[in-house]
Amino acid sequence: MRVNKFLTIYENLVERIQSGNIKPNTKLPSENELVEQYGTSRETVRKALNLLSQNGYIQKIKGKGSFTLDVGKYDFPVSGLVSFKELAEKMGKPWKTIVCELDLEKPDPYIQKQLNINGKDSVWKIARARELENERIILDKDYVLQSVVPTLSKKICEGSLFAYLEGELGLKISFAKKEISVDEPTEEDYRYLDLKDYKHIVVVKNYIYLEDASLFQYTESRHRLDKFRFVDFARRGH
Amino acid sequence: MRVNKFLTIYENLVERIQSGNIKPNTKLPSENELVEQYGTSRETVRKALNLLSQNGYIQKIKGKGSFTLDVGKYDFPVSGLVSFKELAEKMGKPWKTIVCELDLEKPDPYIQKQLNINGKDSVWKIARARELENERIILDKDYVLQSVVPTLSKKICEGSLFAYLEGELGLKISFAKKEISVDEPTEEDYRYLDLKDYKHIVVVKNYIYLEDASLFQYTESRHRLDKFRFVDFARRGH
DNA sequence: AAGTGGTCTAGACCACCTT
DNA sequence: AGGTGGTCTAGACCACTTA
Repeated sequence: MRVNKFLTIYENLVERIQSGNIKPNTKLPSENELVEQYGTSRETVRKALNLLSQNGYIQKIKGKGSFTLDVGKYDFPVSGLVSFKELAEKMGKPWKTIVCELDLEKPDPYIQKQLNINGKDSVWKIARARELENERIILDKDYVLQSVVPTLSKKICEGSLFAYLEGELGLKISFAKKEISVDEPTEEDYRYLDLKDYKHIVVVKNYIYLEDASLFQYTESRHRLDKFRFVDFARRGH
Repeated sequence: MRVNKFLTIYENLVERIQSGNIKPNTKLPSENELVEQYGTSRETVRKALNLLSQNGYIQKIKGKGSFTLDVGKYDFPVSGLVSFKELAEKMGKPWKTIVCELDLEKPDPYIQKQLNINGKDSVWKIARARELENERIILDKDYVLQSVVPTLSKKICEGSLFAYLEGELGLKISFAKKEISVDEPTEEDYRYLDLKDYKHIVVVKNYIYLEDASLFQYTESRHRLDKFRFVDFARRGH
């Protein structure tokens, strides 16, 4: 075994749930049974089950067992950190990315503040319009520290920036803070998007951190009102 | 000790971080040191630290230690499940709740679908306008299964519905699914809110589940555009 | 009473970082 | 080499549910 036991158990169970092999609202094998099935210890099984619980796959009930939840309704999971490319593919819709801007620049004061840097650091600015069903409905503006990402190309930006950062550069993205609000469109929004007559735009600000807790990217996703949707799963308490 | 060890350790550390006793971006004691300080085992300490990590208080780095994050920017944590009352109090602003409607009724087809019931079940409908700084900016419409909550009063709705459900009735709320979108205002919105000239409204749909994974409440929070804000903290991967 | 999940322990080995 | 967090184990006791 090279990989994590609890992760492989988790992935195996996710697979079985998503494929319908284990049906919604049915009882999973008990922890002790899973211990035997996977030939491991109970704490390891419990680690896998807690992951399933956190991610909304199952509900654990003391004295009764673990039950699968109806996970079918997650048709647009913006929850967590998901790139546009992953998302569009999951929805199976035709999509296109248009790279509007790609520049290395000294950031303006607002971006300096968002990234918590001073004017000396260079920043990549990427502006990309996202086209779904022949309408440009999302404008993604990324600001990436050049000290972390030395080189970038139009080709990379047309694909998945995330895949490049994690795959090619080996960066490990650890967590993100997200803020959703509504604002008035800027000139840029009108220029790059098919905004129709909408007088407002949904703004999602993303602050993205690496494994060492350093902030390295600020992204502003600007969504046309009627096409915006955000889904979240939250457990209460602790 | 009556209570959970790992929870008391967690709460103790949260307290120390939020009070500034432990400053942002500093190193916590190592796990082994915490084992000694709290007189417990390492797995228990790790359970507390993992909770801190999940909730955005610390970042754990292999080989180096656990470091506090700058948690100061969480001034409006709608993330997770938080009631309006808890929120308003946290912000320290004057707020008021106006109960617009309180009825026991047979739900219309849309609500039946949301709650996954048929027309025979009775449902409490509660409509409440939330007033902040003399403007009614949020309309909360709650639909609660009468089979779970037999009685309700105007007085209860003026306070915190959550506090009543969890405190008085002893219901245990386990998790919720949330969906954010933008829609056009209804007549109801115009009647109960100070909508100004805004032609759209932010809609947050909440599906709230009990410990046994049964859906018992559907809530629609309708926010005036300019006052809407949603903050989320998300860890990547697993 | 038997089965279930929740908590806790003491110890082990590993991978990573620092010195 | 020593310290750190990450994983895993085998066993224990508890609280809750069901029969």
